[in-house]
Amino acid sequence: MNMRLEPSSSFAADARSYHPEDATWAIDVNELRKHVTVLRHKLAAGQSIYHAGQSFHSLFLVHAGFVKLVELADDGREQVIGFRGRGDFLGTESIGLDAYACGTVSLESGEAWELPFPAMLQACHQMPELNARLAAALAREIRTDHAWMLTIGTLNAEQRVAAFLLAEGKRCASMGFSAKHFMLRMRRADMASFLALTNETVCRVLTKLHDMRLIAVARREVKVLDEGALRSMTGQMA
Amino acid sequence: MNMRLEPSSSFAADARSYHPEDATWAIDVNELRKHVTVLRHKLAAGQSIYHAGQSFHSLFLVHAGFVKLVELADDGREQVIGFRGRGDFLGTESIGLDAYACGTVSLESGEAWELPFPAMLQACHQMPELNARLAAALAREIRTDHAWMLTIGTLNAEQRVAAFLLAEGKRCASMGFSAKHFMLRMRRADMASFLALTNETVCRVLTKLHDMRLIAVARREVKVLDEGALRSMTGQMA
DNA sequence: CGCTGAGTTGACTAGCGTCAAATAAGGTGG
DNA sequence: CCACCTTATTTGACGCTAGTCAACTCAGCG
Repeated sequence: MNMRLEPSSSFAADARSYHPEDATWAIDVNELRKHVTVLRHKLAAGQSIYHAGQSFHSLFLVHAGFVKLVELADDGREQVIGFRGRGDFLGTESIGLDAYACGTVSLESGEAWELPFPAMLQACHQMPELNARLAAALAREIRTDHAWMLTIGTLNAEQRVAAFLLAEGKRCASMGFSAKHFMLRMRRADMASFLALTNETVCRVLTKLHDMRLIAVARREVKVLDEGALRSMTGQMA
Repeated sequence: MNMRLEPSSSFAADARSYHPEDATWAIDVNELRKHVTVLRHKLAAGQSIYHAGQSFHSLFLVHAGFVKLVELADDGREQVIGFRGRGDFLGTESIGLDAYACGTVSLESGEAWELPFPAMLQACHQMPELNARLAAALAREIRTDHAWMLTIGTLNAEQRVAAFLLAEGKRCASMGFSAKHFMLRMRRADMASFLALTNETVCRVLTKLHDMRLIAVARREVKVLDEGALRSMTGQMA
């Protein structure tokens, strides 16, 4: 199948470079660079950053773009287990293994920074902070997984989709964009898999929320018209 | 219904002490003791080790007993997100927070060892191994969560219950007991919540698997009669 | 301009949830 | 030790949500 991505050439400073005070980033990359060689990789839509089964050497930090994580079973069943955007780690689930445990698919063009893991561990000894930051990043992943388990285990289709739209809005807001007007970057089928629903059900629910005037949706463009109503559907506090 | 099994008497878990070579344990506690003060806590059935919202200071290591983790929402919805037994960590999901993010309920009498987290971080600098071990333990948690998301997102009620029984059997086996004859330590309702089903559905499925002669179940006692059939139901390889 | 994959919608239905009731087990106080 | 109460488990009847199957539209693209 397809291969590792090519390292990108330019290492020039980027207008949107990392700032330590940026809360969305798990770790201080500039600091980390003093100890770890960071490789940059361009991502094309549809490309995978790593495959399940491929040997594990590195974590990745999404610098731009959007990626889905896919868990797959021996018998071919597959399940979208999450989405990752700018500032998120990839590969954390595979720490301690010889091979990556899940697959990744880039949903748009982007860029990922490769952080060789043995070097990361070394750096943990030099940077007292990094150690705690890494653990905290893993813990945060566990918590978001748990939150979605709660959502899927206790809410119906309509409520799940509402929760998902709010979460996507929040993600946009955390990157400085509007929480109420954004583009979905995944297919309906990916949303559906993630929410343990079907493609058709997600479609129907979106149409219903549209008809109820809670959102305006066309293809992948979403406007949140009544955030309060969406929130109250999902049991979230204002 | 037709005859169920009679509850058998001897199922007491003998408390064996920790051995570093025991793969089920995430970390080497004896080694850790040189750097961290480990407090022992007895657990009674129904007791909580920590509550959601309580301030976070420590991880816990389950030394004996069985614990359920419960995620709860503002509006009262709750979801069992996992079970932990001998050798498993508790509290890992709350690393990086000021307060524990979920609740814990002991399902039988047991013992938990408290590991103050700031001291753990300190110890990471003394023990090169611990650092990697801790990260690996968190990563393992992420992977098992993902595996259950796959199960819940792609399998029906019957298949989920089958997968759960196999997983419980495996847990027993990893502690040196039989994988084919064990006691469930949680209520039907807890299983149901974890599997995103209802109490009633779990009951009916267990009865059906019993009638199909794949298992023999009476109350909380389970005998696996046809492990191959259970596995093939869930798409797992032999 | 046809091909492909994504998205939408309808018709049908089955699997699972809901409600209700009965039984069994376990725990407590007298 | 027993009576009583609470909680867990089981089973049935019924209904609805969401899955399945299928058809169609639309957008992008070579």
